[in-house]
Amino acid sequence: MVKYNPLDATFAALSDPTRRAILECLSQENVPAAGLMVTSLAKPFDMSLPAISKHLKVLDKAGLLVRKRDGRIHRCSLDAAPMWEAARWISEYRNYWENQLGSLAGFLETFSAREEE
Amino acid sequence: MVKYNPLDATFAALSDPTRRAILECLSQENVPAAGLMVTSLAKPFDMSLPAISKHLKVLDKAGLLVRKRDGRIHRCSLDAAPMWEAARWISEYRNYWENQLGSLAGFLETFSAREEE
DNA sequence: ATTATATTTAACCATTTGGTTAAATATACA
DNA sequence: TGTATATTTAACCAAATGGTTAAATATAAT
Repeated sequence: MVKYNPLDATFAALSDPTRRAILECLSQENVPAAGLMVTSLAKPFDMSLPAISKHLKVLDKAGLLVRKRDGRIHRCSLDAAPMWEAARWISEYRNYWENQLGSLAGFLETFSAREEE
Repeated sequence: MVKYNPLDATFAALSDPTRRAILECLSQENVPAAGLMVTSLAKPFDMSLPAISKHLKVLDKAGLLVRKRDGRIHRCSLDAAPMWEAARWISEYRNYWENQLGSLAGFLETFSAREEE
């Protein structure tokens, strides 16, 4: 009865540690435009290639992953836009953080810390 | 192989629309300290009480729900602290939002909009 | 003591999830 | 053309998820 919401897919995608690790790999790519091929992405994980392939599909469906096919190589890169929507949803609860002293301050600090990098 | 991470439970808890709706109900309580009893919480949902009970357990395990038992009534209230951790994890990807023009600005706006309320 | 209310637990079921191995597909290379 | 590489799909499996109804538990009220 509750209509489909893209947040479902975003939060679900982020709930798995392997997928979060994949996102971290993608974010640490020094040439973000290029993207990582699937095999390289899979290397750090003690898991079969098809397993990683499935995880990538989940990230893809959540809109967190962009594939740019280049011959037989699939170059994967990050699109963090859905995370932004997730963070915006969470931000509605800011009032409840305020009660926990220092949390909000810390949060804003996190968000402005790299402003001048 | 990947060690347990509380973010797993937080993101998983947030991935279900019913649970997000429950959190919204909790957040809209005018007397947050009092908390909502389970039956009242369940009323808006086209779902059995045990189903809601299970959802509450998921939220509880994720640390998003605080129960204060008062006789046979369980008063539920929100603890948004784990959301804060989730948002902090997401914040690490801020650099990837910047590419999408306006997103970061909008985000910071969201977070400072109610500063003067 | 009985009955009603609030909530959870138990048992069950269908679907999804996260993994596997084996096979298929598509491209590159010799 | 044949072979190696990159990746997905298929088929399978165990465990988790999200729901149900029926029963159990705990408290309150009469």
